[in-house]
Amino acid sequence: MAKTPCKGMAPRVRRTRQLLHQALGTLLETRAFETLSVQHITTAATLNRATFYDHYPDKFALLECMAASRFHDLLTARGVKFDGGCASALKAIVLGVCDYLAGLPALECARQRQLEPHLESAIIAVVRAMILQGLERHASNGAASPEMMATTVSWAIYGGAKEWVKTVDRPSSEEGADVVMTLITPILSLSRLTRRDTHHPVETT
Amino acid sequence: MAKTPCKGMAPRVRRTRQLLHQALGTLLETRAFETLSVQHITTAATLNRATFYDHYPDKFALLECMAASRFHDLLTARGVKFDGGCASALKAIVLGVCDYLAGLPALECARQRQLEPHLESAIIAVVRAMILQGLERHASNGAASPEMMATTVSWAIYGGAKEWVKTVDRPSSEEGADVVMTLITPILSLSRLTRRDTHHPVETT
DNA sequence: ATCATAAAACGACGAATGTTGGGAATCGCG
DNA sequence: CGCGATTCCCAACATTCGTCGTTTTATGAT
Repeated sequence: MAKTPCKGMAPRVRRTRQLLHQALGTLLETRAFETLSVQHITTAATLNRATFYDHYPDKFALLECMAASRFHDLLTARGVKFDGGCASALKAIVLGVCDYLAGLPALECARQRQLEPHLESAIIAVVRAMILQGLERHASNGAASPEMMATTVSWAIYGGAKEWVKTVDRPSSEEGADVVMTLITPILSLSRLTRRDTHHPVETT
Repeated sequence: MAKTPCKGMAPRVRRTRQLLHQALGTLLETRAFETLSVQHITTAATLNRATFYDHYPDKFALLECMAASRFHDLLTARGVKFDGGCASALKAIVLGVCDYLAGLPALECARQRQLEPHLESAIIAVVRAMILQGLERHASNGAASPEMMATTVSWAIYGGAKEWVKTVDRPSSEEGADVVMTLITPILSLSRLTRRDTHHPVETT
């Protein structure tokens, strides 16, 4: 979890982990995750195999960190923040999950058995953190704690997005995100999240 | 998914897979999943190692099948069916997820890194199937398809239950299930699931 | 009871795993 | 500049993995 190539980290370590992230990312474009060995990843990253285990316990951990990092970058690149309207930020998050999942290579392939389960927890953690951050500015008057609401909503979002991507002849990601929004909004309305809906006209980019 | 020791299957293979399930179950009581090798499982099951690969591609698949099977058995043992009131059946499902997760050995241990991600998909699949079955008796008048609703709700349920189990000084599973219920019920109310709420006084034991 | 068939056992294989220890390169800081 | 600490490389180790071909056993229909 704290293995992300964060800013407050020795530049050498960050370089190495970025190399690993990039190598895994490019390798996943052509080969299935299950067929990738640590040796493949490290040679593609021009690193020694033992160095890998200095940073990650196994290739699954690297996958989770890379997914979380890239998804987080995707959201921040879109300027997703809770400074503006909450509903719009939530919509952006849902849309981000949909687009991220849709951008994965061959998610429905049978050889990606081990890919999905590890992606899930990573992405959900990112979503949960952002929703929890957004919930802090609202009084938790509901029967559930903010953590409980954030967790439940983030899991619901991921599940909905996943259902959308595996839908044949799926509509656009905007429409899919809209459907998911109508499903999860009732949950958050228990905490008056939709209050002052589109108050600030702050447009990201 | 279809690897469950189902009834319509040769008794010999069912026996073998039950042996594997039982062996893994007992081994998980003392050791962490990551430290278990296929050799450990097969010797505990008094089977040859190669036989394992005749039934499951890897130990993760066995774990998923075992979790799904046991969780399904837990629900059916409690008589969870949609013949009675839908709300009560849903409550029983949520309660089942909470109790199942609470019954897992040392879920919060750091060495169980690989355990959770594979449990999730298995249990969620079971929950989703039951909810989808329950949704068939209602008109899908909402903006979302029954599959979309079932998926979203099942993921939300698992997330909520997981949040409950990792809560320190957590309340009883009934109270935790109640909280989760209040969160997910608004979703399903879009499809009038709560109609005829507690109509039949069917009590499961 | 017989026999064809399905399934489990067995041994062996190349490859990958996760870990270890030591040495070399690089960085941060005085 | 130089020194300590961190990080990476390297080789090697025992273990496990996933697969294969073959042999042996058990099942169930005739």
